[in-house]
Parts: sequence; C-alpha cells; structure tokens
Amino acid sequence: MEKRVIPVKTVERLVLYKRLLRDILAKGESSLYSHQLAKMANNTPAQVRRDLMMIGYAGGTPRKGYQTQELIDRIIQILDESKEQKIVLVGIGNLGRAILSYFSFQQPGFTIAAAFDSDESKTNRVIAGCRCYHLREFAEKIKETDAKLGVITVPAQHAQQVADMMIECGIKGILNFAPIPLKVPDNVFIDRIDITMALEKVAYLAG
Amino acid sequence: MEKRVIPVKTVERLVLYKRLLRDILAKGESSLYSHQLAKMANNTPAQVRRDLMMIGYAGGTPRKGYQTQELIDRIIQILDESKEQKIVLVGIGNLGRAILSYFSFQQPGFTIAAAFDSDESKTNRVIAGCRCYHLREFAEKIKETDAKLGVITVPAQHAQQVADMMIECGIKGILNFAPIPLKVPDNVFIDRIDITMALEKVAYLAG
DNA sequence: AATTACCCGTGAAACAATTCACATTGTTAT
DNA sequence: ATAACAATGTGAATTGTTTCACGGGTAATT
Repeated sequence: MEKRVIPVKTVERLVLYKRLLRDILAKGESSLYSHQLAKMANNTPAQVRRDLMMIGYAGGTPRKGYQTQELIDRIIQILDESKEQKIVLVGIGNLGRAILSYFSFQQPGFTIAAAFDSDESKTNRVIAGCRCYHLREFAEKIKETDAKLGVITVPAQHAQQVADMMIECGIKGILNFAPIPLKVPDNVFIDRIDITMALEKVAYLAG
Repeated sequence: MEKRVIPVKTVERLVLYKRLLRDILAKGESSLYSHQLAKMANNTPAQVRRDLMMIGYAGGTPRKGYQTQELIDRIIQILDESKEQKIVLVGIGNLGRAILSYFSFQQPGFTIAAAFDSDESKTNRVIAGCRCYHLREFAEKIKETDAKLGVITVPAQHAQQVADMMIECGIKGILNFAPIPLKVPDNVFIDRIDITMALEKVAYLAG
C-alpha cells in the first residue's frame, strides 16, 4: 500500500485548490463546479476533475457540482495536515529573514521551530518570533524540536554541507533556495526554488 | 522563424548549465563530458545531450567532450543576454526587500531599476541601492527606465491589479510571488514562485 | 412524466518529456 | 596501421501528463 500514486504536479494543484476553495467558502459559496475552480486555478475543468480522480474523490453530483467544505476536507486528508509541521531554517540572510517573517504570522500547519547561521552576529536573538542559534547547536536543537523539514537559504557553496547535516539529523524533506542542485539519498525529498533562474526564464520567454 | 521551439523545461536547465559551466571554467577545466555536466545538474547524460540538441549545438567531439567556453557562449547566445535587463518590483515587504538585496550585488545581466509600494512609509528612500517610489508614480518611472520585466511581491489580494497595471505599462514578463495564479494576455509571459506551496509539497512528499 | 440542459467520472487519444540504444567518429594504445 | 575504446548525436521507444469526448445521472422545465 503505497502513497506515491499521486503525481507531483497534481499535488501542487491540490495545494492551490485547497487555498482557492477556502476563499470560495469564505465568500459563502457552499458548492461549486469544476469549471469555476478551473477558472481560478488557470486550468481546465477536465484537469480539475482528473486531479480529483487522482485522489479518489468522486463526490460531485452532475447538476450541483461539489460541496466546497467536503472537498476541502478531502484534500486536507490526502495532504495529511493533521499535525503541525516543524521546520528548521539554515541561513539567516535577507531571504532567510524574509521567510521567517512570512511564516511567523500566517501559514497554519507550519511553524519554523528554529533558525541557524554560522555567523555569530546573526545568532542568539529572536527574529519574527523565531529563535536563532549558531550552527554548532543544530543537532541538539533539532532533537528538541523534532523537526522533519528543512529550509536552506545559505549561499550556494555551503548548501550541500548544510543539506548533509540536515539529513544526518533526520530531516526528511528539504526546500533549497540555493541556486544549485543538491545530492540527497532517495528517502529524502528535496525541492529547489531558484529565483535567479526563474527571472532568467521570464526574461527569455518574455523576449 | 520563431523561437519558442525550446521547451520551458529545457530553458530552465540551460540556465543551470550556464552557471555550472562557469564554475567548471573557473576551476580551470576547459572541456567536459555530458556525464560530468549531468552529474552536477542531477540529471542524465542523455538529457544533457538532448538539451544541447534543442539549441542546435553539435560542437562536441566523441572522445574529447565539449569545450567549456564555447558551450557557455552558445547558451548565452540562445538565452540572449546581450542587453542588461531592467526590472521593476512592486511590494516592498520582507520578501520584496530580500529580493532587492539579492539582486543589488550579484546577478549580472539584471538590474532592478525601481521598486514601488502603496504604503507611504516604505517609499521615497533607497533600499539596497534601489529607489523606492509610491505606486502612483509607476507609469511615469517605468517610462523613464524602459523596464520590460516585473516582479510582484504584494499580498495575494492585490496581485492581479498590480499585474494589470504592469501590463498596461508595457511589461512583457512577470515573476509573481503572490500565492494565486494571475490572468494575463497571451503576449505576456508569467511565472509564479509559491513558497508556501513548495513547502506543502515537500511536507507531503517527505511524509 | 417526459424533455431538456448541464455537469460529473473516466476510458481513450493526443501530446510532451525523458530515456534507450546504437551508428558514427575521434582518440588512445599496441 | 590497426584495434579497441569511449563519447557524441539522434531516431525510436517509453513514460508521463493533459485533453478529448461521451455515457450516465440529476435537476429544472414543460
């Protein structure tokens, strides 16, 4: 019985659907059609229905659409947001701080449990409600917090060793903002957000 | 004679290859094999060769590999980095400021020409070398700078109207950090970086 | 109650991306 | 020289993703 039957692309859209559905619900719409969700998600009704099929949801009724709340519940159940996810962040530069602020007062379901840097001048304080430690305390703190997710916002040349350290300490999922791909074992999931690449891509494709 | 023959995925990898090749060159390696580049890019030799085929490059020699410099030049030529790209950014919050700092003292080829916000307390000053104006000056300043790319770092509920304004003013490529898809005409290219979605994805796939 | 219009669920088709596999060719070793 | 090798370039096969199209069912209308 395995779970990786849901393609990554579909997972991405499910996260989006969940947010859009919450907006819908907040507007008082207790039901909706696939074409409405598609319009908000910038895709097609067929895509929406296919995605819901992927998670084994067939609770729509032909003329009435889907029940907003029920659909949200189902997606949450699939994405398994039962527990509050603990995150650790390494690299308290501009981007690291921005992410700390970003998550401090939004994003239910996620808490950044601790942040780390190798620069003493950035540690032993609290930024956006998050305690900042020196890297040497990493192993210790990660045991205390039991975090399973890591965010890397250090310069490229240190990213791999930070990832290695995280994995060593039991981190199972990493979001890497450094502009290089990192090597991780198969049992660790890693995703990269490369802002410069995104801009170069936009520059090229806008040309 | 059109250019959109290169798939977006390939463009992304080309940007990466370019950076990796520069590192290679800096290390004094004047030539390399597809499998070496593949290892650094976390993909396969076949993928590398296929990507180079997409840009019409066939300058490799069977036993000797590719000439690093020549390959870099070819990629740069395809990505067309001849001119310095002017960018405008809207939304001087934590993330906006982080991106301003990020680009101020790195990223050759890109300059953030101006930044904007609707909050008076954030404007009329210089952050990371970038002048910050009130949104009402947007149209005027964009004409002065002749920027063609825009970055959106405002909250979700204002993102669409900011995009509309950008397009109105002649912006052709947009990088959107707000967590909702935006509607833009076909002649404008838009890409989205959704940090929360990325984290939710990592959380799910790491589970 | 029959008719109409609409929308869901899904098999099949179309399309896109990646990987395979091999002919070709330059390099090295004998 | 010649043989053995190693790497390229690419057609074909495979795998993954999106779109099409239609059967079936539900609600509103006549």
